[in-house]
Amino acid sequence: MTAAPKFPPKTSCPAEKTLQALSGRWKILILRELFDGVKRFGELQKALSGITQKILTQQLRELEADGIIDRKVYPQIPPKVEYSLTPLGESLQPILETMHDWAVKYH
Amino acid sequence: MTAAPKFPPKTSCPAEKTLQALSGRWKILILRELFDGVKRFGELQKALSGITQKILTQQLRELEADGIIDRKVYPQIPPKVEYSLTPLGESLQPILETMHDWAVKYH
DNA sequence: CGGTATCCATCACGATACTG
DNA sequence: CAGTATCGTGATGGATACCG
Repeated sequence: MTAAPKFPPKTSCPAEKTLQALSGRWKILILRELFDGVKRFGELQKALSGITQKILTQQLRELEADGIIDRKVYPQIPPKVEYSLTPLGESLQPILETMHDWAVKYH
Repeated sequence: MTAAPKFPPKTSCPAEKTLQALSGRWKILILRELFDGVKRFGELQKALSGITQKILTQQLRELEADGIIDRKVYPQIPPKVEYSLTPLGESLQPILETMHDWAVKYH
């Protein structure tokens, strides 16, 4: 489990919650893929060249736990799993755009 | 050396630059203090109850390297150092507000 | 196909002590 | 006052192998 809180200073700051939700080596890239539409696990792995199954699973699970993405399993052989943004996840788009613009503006 | 870049996937995404600039256990809290106005090192340390000198220095140096804050040294005894936001740093305020609102909206 | 289970490397963060 | 120098630790990411 290692269920230790990840970002627990004494001062609780809401903005940090958002930062934490996006913090992860691949999360923004994953979200960028999903802004494009529903994607299967394999599609994501192919798009995110270099990511391993373990890490992709891990990052997806965290996004799911934060209510940002949705995981739909089709119980069939071979398995099929689709990932999509929740409304909450879609509401991140303007934030990511702003962050994008900020980074671009001065580089 | 181990001078490996910290966040360098194959896919370069500007939004990640912004995320990286804000990533750090105390950075958002430091920025919140500085939105309030110019602060001395000791004032920041007092406000950020629990932070050590080493970590505060470290986080401040990173923010400075990213062009977000300004460090002004008064060459006197005892030393006096003031930290303030650069224009770039101030331009982060709307982003942090948006992140704040996002976190608050659904919690 | 879409995962787990292990094992391992790295780095951010921190406790503590010392200094110009 | 505002740092630097050491040493240590746990969370995070990754390489690899196996599974329903």
